[in-house]
Amino acid sequence: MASTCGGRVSRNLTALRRSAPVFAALGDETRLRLLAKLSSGGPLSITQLAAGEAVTRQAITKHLAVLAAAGLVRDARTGRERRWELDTAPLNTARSCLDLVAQRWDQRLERLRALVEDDAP
Amino acid sequence: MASTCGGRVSRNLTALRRSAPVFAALGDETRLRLLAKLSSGGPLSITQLAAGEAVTRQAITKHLAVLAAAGLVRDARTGRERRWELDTAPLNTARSCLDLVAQRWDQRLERLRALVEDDAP
DNA sequence: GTCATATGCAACCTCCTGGTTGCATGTACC
DNA sequence: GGTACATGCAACCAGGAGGTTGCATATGAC
Repeated sequence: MASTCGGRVSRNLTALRRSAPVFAALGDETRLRLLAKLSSGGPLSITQLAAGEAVTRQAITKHLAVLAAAGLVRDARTGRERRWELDTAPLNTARSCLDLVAQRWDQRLERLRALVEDDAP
Repeated sequence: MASTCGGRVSRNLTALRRSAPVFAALGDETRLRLLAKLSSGGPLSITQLAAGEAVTRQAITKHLAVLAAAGLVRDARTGRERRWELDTAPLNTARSCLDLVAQRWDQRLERLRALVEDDAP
C-alpha cells in the first residue's frame, strides 16, 4: 500500500516533483510545531493553535494556508469556529519518496561493496 | 537504528525542530531532482549535475550548498573535480519524524473510532 | 608553457515568504 | 439588540531564496 512513488523511474520522478510542495510546507519550524499539535491534540481552532506560539494569529492563519495547499491539513467549520485536522496521506507519500531515494543509494553502495570484495578477496 | 525521533515527547519536539532545515532543503524541485540523480547516478561533479538542468551551474552550486548545510550531501575533491555524494542519514531521521506524526494522528483516530463503537454498539 | 576544463567568488536583481497592524465580518450568548 | 469572541481581509514591510552575469583561479592534457 501507500506508494505514489512506486512504479517505473519516470513515475518516480513525477512523484518527486509532486512531493516538493509537501516538503516545502514541512520545512518551517512553526508549521512542524502546528502539525505536532494537531497530531496529538486533535482538531483544533486557529485561536487554539495560535495559543502559546510566539507569532500572531494572522501568521498562524498563513501557515495553515500553506499546510492546506500542500494537502496536509483540512478545515471544517463548526459554528463560528474553524477546526483544523491532519491529513496523513501526503505524509505517507513523502515518506515513501524518501524511502525510494535512500534505497536506491544504499543499493548502489551495496553493489560497490560487492564489487570491491569480488576484486580483492 | 535510525530514530532521532524516538524517546519522550519533549525529545520528539526537538527532533522535529531539527528536521525543519532538512525538509526545507527537500522542498525544492531542482534539489529533489539533484538528489534523485545522485541516488542512482553515484558521486557526480557539479558540471555533471548541472547538465540537462534548465538553470545555470552557479544555481546548482547554490542548491548543493543548501543540501550540504542540511547534511544531505557531502563533497570530496578528486583533482580539479569536486564530486558530490548522498548521505542518507538525515533522510532516515526525517522519515521517522514523519512516521511519528502520522502514527500519533492515526492512533487518535483509532481511539475515537473505538469510543464511538463503544458508545453505540 | 599553453590551452581547455572545472570550479570559486562576488555583485546584482526579482520575487516570495514570514511577519505585522488595522479594521471588517460573522456568530454565540444574554 | 448588544457585547464578546472567532475569524477574514488587505496593506505593508524586511529579509532571504533562487537566479543571473562576469571574472578569477586551479588543474589536467599536450
